[in-house]
Amino acid sequence: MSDPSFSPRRAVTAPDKPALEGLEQKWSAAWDAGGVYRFDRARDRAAVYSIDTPPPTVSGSLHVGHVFSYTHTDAIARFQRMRGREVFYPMGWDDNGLPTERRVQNYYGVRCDPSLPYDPSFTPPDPSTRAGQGKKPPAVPVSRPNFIELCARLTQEDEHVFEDLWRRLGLSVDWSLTYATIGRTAQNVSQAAFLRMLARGEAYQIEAPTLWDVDFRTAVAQAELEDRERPGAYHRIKFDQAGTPGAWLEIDTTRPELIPACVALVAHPDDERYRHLFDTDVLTPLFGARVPLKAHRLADPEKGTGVAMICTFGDVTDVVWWRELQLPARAIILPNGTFRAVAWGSDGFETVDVPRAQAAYDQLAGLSSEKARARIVDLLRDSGDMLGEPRPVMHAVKFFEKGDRPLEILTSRQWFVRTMDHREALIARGTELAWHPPHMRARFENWVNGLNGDWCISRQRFFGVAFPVWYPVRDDGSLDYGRPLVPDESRLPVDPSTDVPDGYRPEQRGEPGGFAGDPDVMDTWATSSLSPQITAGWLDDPDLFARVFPMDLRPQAHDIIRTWLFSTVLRSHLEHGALPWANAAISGWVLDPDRKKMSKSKGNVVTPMALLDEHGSDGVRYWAASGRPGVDTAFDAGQMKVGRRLSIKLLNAAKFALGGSLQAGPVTEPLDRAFLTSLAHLVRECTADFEAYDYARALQRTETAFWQFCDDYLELIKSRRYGDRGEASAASATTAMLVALSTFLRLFAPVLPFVTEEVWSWWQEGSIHRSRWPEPADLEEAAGGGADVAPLAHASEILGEIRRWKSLNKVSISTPVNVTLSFAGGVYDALPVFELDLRAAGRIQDLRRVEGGDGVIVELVS
RNA sequence: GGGCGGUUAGCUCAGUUGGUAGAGCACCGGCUUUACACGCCGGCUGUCACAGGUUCGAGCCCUGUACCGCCCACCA
Repeated sequence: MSDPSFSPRRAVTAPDKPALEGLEQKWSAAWDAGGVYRFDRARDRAAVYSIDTPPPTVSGSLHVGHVFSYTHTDAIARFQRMRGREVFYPMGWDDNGLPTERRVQNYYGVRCDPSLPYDPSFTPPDPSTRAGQGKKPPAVPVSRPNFIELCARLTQEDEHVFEDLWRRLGLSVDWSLTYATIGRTAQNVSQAAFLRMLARGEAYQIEAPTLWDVDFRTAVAQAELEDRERPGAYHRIKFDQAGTPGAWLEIDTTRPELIPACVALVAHPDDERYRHLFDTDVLTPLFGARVPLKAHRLADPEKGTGVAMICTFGDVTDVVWWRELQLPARAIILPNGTFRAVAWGSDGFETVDVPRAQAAYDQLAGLSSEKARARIVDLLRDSGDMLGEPRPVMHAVKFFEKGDRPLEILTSRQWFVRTMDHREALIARGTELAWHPPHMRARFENWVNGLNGDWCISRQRFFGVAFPVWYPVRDDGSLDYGRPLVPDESRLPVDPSTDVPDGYRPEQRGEPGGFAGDPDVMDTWATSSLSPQITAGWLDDPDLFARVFPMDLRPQAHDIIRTWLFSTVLRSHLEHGALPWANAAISGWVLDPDRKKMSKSKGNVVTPMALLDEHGSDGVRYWAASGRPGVDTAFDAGQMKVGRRLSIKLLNAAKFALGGSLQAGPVTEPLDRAFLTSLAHLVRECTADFEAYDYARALQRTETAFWQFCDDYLELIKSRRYGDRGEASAASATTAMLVALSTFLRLFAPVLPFVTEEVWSWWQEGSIHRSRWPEPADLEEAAGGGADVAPLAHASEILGEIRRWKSLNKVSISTPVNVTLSFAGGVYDALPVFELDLRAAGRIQDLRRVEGGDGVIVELVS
């Protein structure tokens, strides 16, 4: 026989009362000790299957959705490993960026104050004494290096918790291949890739209007935006026409507080109401600033009065108008979201009544947008410049996805990566990539086509990868941004706030003729977009890189196609001129019973560890693997119970198959041959399913077939197997049963790693997870050549009729009966093949047949 | 407003060249059957969202509509 695992490789050790309890601990320890999932880097690229594992955010908590999607990836990994591929399956931790900063602030009760010096003896407040005190004490200010130390400390603790869960769930990752997005390798790769983009002109720095979060005080990218419905109000405002007393224009605005930042009004070029006034001036209310009425196609005559106010900057359309109409800027909002102090009349803008403007503005200075709005409404009401009362409206407002207040648009100096130039090429990359399921590609294309600017990658934060750049300080103390000083790649990673550029001395920091470090850090996606390069040893391990890159699989959820998937494709395209992986497997979300996404805020999150305790890892994995690729799936504890029962069934069926005499012999009985032939078909189909990334379909097929194996086939051969019809026919049954057990175990192994390993260990050497995936040819060979599978179906059908009769007549299944068959020819032709097995399984005393008709007549033995 | 997905049994979902509607769960009834009562056998359950069209034949193909979900855009 070609497949050695068809027969016992060791003394059989099935326990009397097999159980699932404790299998997770037992086998995860054994796998670790045996290095079952250790990557063998001696294998060449064609033999390797490499996975670009998503690094979960360690500052959050793992939830059911993680368990769901990581199980899918693990099932694929295990399948590929059994197919003979050497699986490169690392695990990463996303500990970089804002979520970690926020968690550290809350956990330790600190806030980062970059102006403070490092305190080597600093110890953070004990979190346990902070909990449950009711009122929170004020946050303790700490230096940036101290703050980063705390980030590193807390994320390490979090990572251990995560790793424990993953091991318990049975992920077959190689735990020697972990990475962290703030780790040294990630910093090295991020900085080197940045310097190379800079050298190629793909990264550039510019002072320009940027989306800005006033709480985090940082720039954010388009990909990090989300809309939220917020109450607002339209305010109808009068703008007097300069030089035409008593004439005015009216505008509607939801942001009247930006009137002091108004630099023009705008209407559509074809709007007959305003055509004659284009390029004449109006005066802003309260402030009397002289601003022009301009024409622009983006002004919508249908909206409001048809005239809009252009401010610095109310929304992204303001930016377009400002740029295309070449208007001046009049920035009034500070990075912290408050109105800055402005000396009217001294800023180059013409104002008719400076003292009045100053008096009005002084009431706004220092306020937030929200408070300034309330205040200016009072002023406008008093001055008569607001017509009627504000009209409330619900409208979508742009927020940073992690932020609490609406975004502002501020002018600041930021680093960008060119994306707009590469849109067509990226769309083409998208078509090269094999998407599972295929329709997810549309989301990628949608996003690329909707991009409206280059990718802003700099953040004014602390816990992230620094830009490896310094700037010369001019004699007047200003920075020469046009001539950045960059380190040699061999120096990376560098921290420009402590390291010194080549050719300078530390004491020249900040001095005229000296240098200053770039204070910003990279956006977290600027690092995680390099996850394939980070794990594959791009810079420091070319041998490994050649064996695993480009990778085979990127698994991820659909909500981060616009961020992680997009940016990874972009970086690989720019750096390697190739896709970073061949396949993208996109998982869906886990929905709660109300069909909403599971989320913490809704209080419907079940902790994963509790689920694993209750249902067993295999039970939970079964539920996860029954969710089809890319399909949002309802959380269903019932499915986990089903998975648990299936696992128990496997234990018991194996105990039966391995119990009693294991006197093997050639498979000669036609029913046995038919069953093994049907198994060959099953294996063929499951293999194709897994190769198409459809673990769910493979599982479903295997489960159905396994159930038929237990309930029909085993029942049919039971008596023969006990030796009732002699040794040779018993040996045929025994062999077929062992072949089937070996096959089912391996088909289930990717989804149910613990119970299959347990059963495997009863009679096989080595781990099932390093065993060979079953081959249809081996099964056909074991069957003595492909056999007709029809007799199996006939026998099951007739047995079912007998069971139905016994059930309806409420007699025991072991009650002896007489049976009369009336079938067409085909069944009778096959009857000799299974008659004896059928008689035994149905407890048939007298079996008659009549011609014609279609059915089974059952009678009690009189 | 644009795009994508969905709508099948009380619930969760299969249904892949168009050929008599399926599974599990739940519910009800029965059965100690030398693997398993953490089991087994059986029963009940459907205008396949709606309206047209193509076809001998449509859950499946085409057109349109409704509703649900997601992504994006708009945000005066």
